[in-house]
Amino acid sequence: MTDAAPRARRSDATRAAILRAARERFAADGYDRATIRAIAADANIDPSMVMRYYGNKEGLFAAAAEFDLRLPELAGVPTGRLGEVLVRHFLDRWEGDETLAALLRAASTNPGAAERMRAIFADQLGAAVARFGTDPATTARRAGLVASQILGLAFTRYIVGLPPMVDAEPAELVAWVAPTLQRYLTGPVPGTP
Amino acid sequence: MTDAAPRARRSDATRAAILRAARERFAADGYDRATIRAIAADANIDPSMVMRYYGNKEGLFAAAAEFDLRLPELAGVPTGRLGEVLVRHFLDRWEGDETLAALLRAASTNPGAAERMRAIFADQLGAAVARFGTDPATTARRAGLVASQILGLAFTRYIVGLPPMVDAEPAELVAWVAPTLQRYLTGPVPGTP
DNA sequence: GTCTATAATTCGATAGAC
DNA sequence: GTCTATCGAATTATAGAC
Repeated sequence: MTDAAPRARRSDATRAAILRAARERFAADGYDRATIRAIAADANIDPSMVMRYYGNKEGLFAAAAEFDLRLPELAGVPTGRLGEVLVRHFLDRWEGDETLAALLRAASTNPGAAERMRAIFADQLGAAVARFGTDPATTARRAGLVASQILGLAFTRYIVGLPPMVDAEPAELVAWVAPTLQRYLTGPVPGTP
Repeated sequence: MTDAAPRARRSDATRAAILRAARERFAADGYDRATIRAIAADANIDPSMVMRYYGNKEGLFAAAAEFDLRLPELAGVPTGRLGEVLVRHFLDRWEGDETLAALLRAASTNPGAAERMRAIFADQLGAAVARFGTDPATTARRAGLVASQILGLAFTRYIVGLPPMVDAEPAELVAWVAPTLQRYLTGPVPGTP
């Protein structure tokens, strides 16, 4: 995608406002309940503009759900602190960008969102785990297990709102969960003596 | 609930068929996309019957999402095998009853479903954890952490369909995840020497 | 108890004026 | 580029005949 003329168009501000409103609505209501009309109202523009810029609702979601986990370079992290670094990073990322919540909510009912979620966690997390040098044969499995605990943490804390998970201080969660990720990443494969 | 005349009504079969179809649809499509019309069609009855029996869509979901985790009595389990017993039980429960998947999908977008999920995991799992004798001050937190890993496992395996989690044999998942639950249940509180 | 008919909304998407 | 007007489809829910 080489934009020949990356000169800022006047419509860029509108596009950005739409995406911001879309992320908010998708995060709060999920894919089905988030309506183009409501998103347009939030962005103070006409609903037809959304269609013009993004084609249809799926196109809008695809644009709004673009996401980079911004995983730190795990190769530079002391091996014993991988779990701690990862939990802390994910907690920050969840609370700082609602795109992840939008993806999580939408993935429950929308196949496209689920596919996006698979891609993000398989590609980005998988690559990060691979890069610090585990046995290639177990990399995918380890990354999947890490994803299961991370997404479960997010689901119970931000989506379902399970009281003990909502009330917990981030530091407490890090302390409890870090050893789990640490073992999934660097622990022995169960059944292998 | 003392039914004075628990004599079987002729409509009971219809009610049961509706609930069965509702659980299937809610599990497959989530709350919003699962329509009363489709549920009625699956159950081979008229959509208006659903309304007659359950009032409205929320009432139908509330009836269909009634759920018992059927947790085993943890007090009778060897302390060291608590994690293993729990993961195995939950995996069986997920695959044997789609009500849990319906709840998980619906909880992402429907507040009533999220409340139901909170109740199930706080009450049933919380009670089970309390009954085998942890420090009452940490019981809720331990139960919440267990829920986070269990729900994350279910979310990645049954909802998002993350390949490494879908491909894994149940026994492998048990072996990997059991130590996590074991530590959440019986491990020391982090930061407490 | 069961079904027909339909009310009342709401949504995604399109056509076209300006 | 932006907005008005509207179409066509789908949904929950109700009223009432049989």
